Amino acid sequence: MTSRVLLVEDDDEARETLARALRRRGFECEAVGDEAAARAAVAAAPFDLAVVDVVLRGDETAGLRLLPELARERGIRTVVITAFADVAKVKRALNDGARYLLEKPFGAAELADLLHQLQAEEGDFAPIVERALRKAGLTEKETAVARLVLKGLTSAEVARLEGNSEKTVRQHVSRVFAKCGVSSRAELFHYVFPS
Amino acid sequence: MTSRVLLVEDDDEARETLARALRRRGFECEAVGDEAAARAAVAAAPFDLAVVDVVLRGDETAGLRLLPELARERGIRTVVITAFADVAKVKRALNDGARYLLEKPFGAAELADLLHQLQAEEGDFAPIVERALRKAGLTEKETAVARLVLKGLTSAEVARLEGNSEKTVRQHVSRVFAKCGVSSRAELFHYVFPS
DNA sequence: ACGCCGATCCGGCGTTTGTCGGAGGGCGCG
DNA sequence: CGCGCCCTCCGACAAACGCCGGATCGGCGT
Repeated sequence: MTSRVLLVEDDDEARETLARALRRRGFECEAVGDEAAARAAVAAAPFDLAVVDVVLRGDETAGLRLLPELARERGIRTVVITAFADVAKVKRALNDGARYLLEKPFGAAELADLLHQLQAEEGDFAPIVERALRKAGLTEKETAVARLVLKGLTSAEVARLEGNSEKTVRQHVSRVFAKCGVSSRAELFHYVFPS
Repeated sequence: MTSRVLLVEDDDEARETLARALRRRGFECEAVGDEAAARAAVAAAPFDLAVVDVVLRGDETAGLRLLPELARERGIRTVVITAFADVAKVKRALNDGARYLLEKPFGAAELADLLHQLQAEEGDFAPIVERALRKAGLTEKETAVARLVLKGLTSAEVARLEGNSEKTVRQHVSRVFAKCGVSSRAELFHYVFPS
């Protein structure tokens, strides 16, 4: 339930203050002060969210260099924090996968709220389902049935909701499988959500 | 297979040129010139990607106003394009869900490559699976089994890969179900990928 | 040492799933 | 009209699933 947050901030006092504030608000927060420690942390354990200061130990772009690894490779939703936001930095943050930019000074409460928001986000996979089903070239009925199957319903439950016979639903599901090139519910899910 | 792209650009010539270029490169591209038309387009049909000019018909932030609707509500990965990038605009684009900022002038090929990249992205749900399994508090063996089940494998296939009996695997799967509060493979998928 | 827990295995039972063949009705198009 | 497509339903069957009781084994704690 509690999300794991990686905090990368070189100022010792600010780092510990923020880390404590986040922990008090229900996050499991690991705090590091430099690029190398951040890499070690993500390699050792999984994280849901990250907060990264752009400038680390005088290096003007150390935080930005972490973005590809955190955001792209590991799919960690990342907030970038900085005192001096110029176009080049913000643009790079955006283009390298950051999800939010927070300018210092900011309150711990502000950051916590933002993280809660990012946490809730990505909790809706409906658009991905719709896209996958559309690309399979299904008929209307097949799409409706597939939608419900992908919600975890059994053929009998779908039949009740759609006002059909269970056998009919099984037929539709079977044809959905054929069009998606799969042969079981599990494979259909994996077709929609590859990994 | 072909992704649907919404192009929002007020300059008629640039819009049609880009639209043609994208279509030639395999995208299904719908091009509109103002905010209202963009809203109508996304309401009428689903899109995978969007390209939005920040400035529309003299309105300095019309494109940015579309971001919450496109990116957040509908989960459309959106590229923002602009001739004059200032900190405020780029920051707002980032904070409202844009995935990339492209500064004019740019080539059609550049945009197409970028869209292809965004298209490929979000094709890996492994991090989401790991997060969901971790939060369920599973044992090592249960996690390993769950991972394979979520890849679409049957109990027998998992048993072969893990060197266990099929019955044993079914036991593990059963306990995974209990810990996740579900009672079927389909429900387990829907537990990991809510919608 | 004893108990507890996790991992491993077995047999079995009822249910669900996925597929096959067959059969009808509606609807649009050449 | 006939043809194709979509939706609908049925019976049947093998496979997979989910769960039950019961069993062994090793580690770990007090």
